[in-house]
Amino acid sequence: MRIGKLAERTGVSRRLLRYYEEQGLITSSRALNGYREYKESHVDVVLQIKGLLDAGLPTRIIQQLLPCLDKPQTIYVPNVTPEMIATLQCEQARLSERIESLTRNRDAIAGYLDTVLSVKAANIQSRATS
Amino acid sequence: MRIGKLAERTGVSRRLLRYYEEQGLITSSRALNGYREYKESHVDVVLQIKGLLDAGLPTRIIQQLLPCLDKPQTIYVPNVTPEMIATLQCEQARLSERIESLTRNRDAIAGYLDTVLSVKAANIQSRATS
DNA sequence: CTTGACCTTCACATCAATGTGAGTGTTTAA
DNA sequence: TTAAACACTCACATTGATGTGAAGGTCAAG
Repeated sequence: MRIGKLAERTGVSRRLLRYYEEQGLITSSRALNGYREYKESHVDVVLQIKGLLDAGLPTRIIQQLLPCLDKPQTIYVPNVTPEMIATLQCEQARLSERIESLTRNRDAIAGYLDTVLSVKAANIQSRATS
Repeated sequence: MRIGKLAERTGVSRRLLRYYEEQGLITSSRALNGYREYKESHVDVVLQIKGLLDAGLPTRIIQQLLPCLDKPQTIYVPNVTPEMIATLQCEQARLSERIESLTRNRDAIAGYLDTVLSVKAANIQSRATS
């Protein structure tokens, strides 16, 4: 699969795909003509990256993270340094904070919408009965 | 309260506080000497902004959002345009998506950490008994 | 063989969130 | 009264994630 296809399959622009590669997030083999060649599995990886980026993780963290999130859950657990573990735990905590914050805010919005909409409904009601 | 104090209380740099003001996220009154003056309530507002920014919302959205998230929940519900409601509903949905994505990723990390740590524990165990 | 749709690299642009520093005025406290 | 701490504005710098476009190679189809 070439870059255009991968872009289409993942919704990530060609530009970004090259950028991810430049940042060491993905790799590609090259055809004779120099074109990048991707395997089916890259689709999932890119989607994963997209998700993590969307989650607010910077590329350099994702880069460390990716080898650890492989499907086959390689139990070999190769070179996990204590620093890596610490990084992950830290990142996990930050994610949790972020989630809480987001949830609070979403609920606040929901509450506001509820109020607004019910008041609106009441107004319509009162107009109808007046 | 002047800007330094507010910065200290919120953990947001003076620079950023001025930036938030420039972006229309907060307001300040000016003392005779031109110094910005903040009220106690600004602390909460700034923390709220910080949370939203941290959650990944851009300033221009936060700007629309803030007047709706006021504590006193003004039931008067002043100028709520249908567009505003639509914006909020949209933003609410986006927040939910983001929360889901974040949660998935946090859980993935948690799972990985679990694996790694348990393997590590097992290693230690086996070393001890060998 | 040409045209259009791909691909390549390189480089400059942008946007948001920040930092940093210069140059200057103000308040505070020794 | 002077020094330190704080405030102001303005402006340039940076970082990360992106967009955009130029200049050129490749390939398939008409």
